[in-house]
Amino acid sequence: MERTTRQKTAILTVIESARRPLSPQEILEAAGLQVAQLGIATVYRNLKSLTQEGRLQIVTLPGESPRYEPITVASHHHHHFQCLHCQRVFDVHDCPGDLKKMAPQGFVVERHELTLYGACADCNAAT
Amino acid sequence: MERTTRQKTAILTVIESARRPLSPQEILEAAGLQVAQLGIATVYRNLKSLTQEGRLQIVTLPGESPRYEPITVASHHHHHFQCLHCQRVFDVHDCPGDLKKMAPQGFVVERHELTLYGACADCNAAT
DNA sequence: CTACGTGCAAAAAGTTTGCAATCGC
DNA sequence: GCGATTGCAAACTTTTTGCACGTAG
Repeated sequence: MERTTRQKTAILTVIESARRPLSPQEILEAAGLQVAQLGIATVYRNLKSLTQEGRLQIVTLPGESPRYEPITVASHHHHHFQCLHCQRVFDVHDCPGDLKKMAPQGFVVERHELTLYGACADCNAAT
Repeated sequence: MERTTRQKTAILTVIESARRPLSPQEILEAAGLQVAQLGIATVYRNLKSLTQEGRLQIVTLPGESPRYEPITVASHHHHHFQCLHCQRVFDVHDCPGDLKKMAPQGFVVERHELTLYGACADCNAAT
């Protein structure tokens, strides 16, 4: 049911070859070089489906519009670590575990997302 | 140079009496009960100035438009819970604690953000 | 062939701005 | 009274949607 189109291929290629998160507008411009007449709506539709498929993740920085970057390790529950120096995002394969009791009375926790911020190994070594 | 207007007072009161971050739209609706004819532009202008004054902080969740919550002297480290049914966001005053050991070798954790997702008390009661 | 995916344009949602009228100090 | 602040509407930006056509499987 999922088709391989020139548009989807170009969009994914652009995102995977960038080594930083891209905005929808940047993706349109870069992928538009390969597929003329590429529409912004197609970019959004593909970003949404690729995100749901777990191939992309949304990077949300305060005061900025969302950016997208590839997820290389998928399938299992994991979290993220963002380096405050190089902005890169790393996977964290550990998990604090049972968080259900953290919620207030009457609340039911179904899932959670955790992002750690700090300095990555590379940036620590550089200082 | 900074004036006290009914609008600014109402907006700040609404945000400070909510125990969860509010969206500009929610603020407009709540403060509009006290100040008829309150315009959304006024809400945005006040949110911007109050944030710059350091009285409010922006809460940014992935895929969501920004929400605002007060910064008070009593402000402390806390997290957020988003209801998957009504989309509202609540404060969670609990914290899993020491997460430093979750990071990979060589990484230094400075801070973390945790978002729980599930059903809030209201939506649980409704089902 | 048969839908899923696309392009275009319009619509919706979110935010900012111009301007005359209003109101705090 | 003076000038900061407001309300309204229009402008802008970002994202979504409707619909007819193109095209992958």
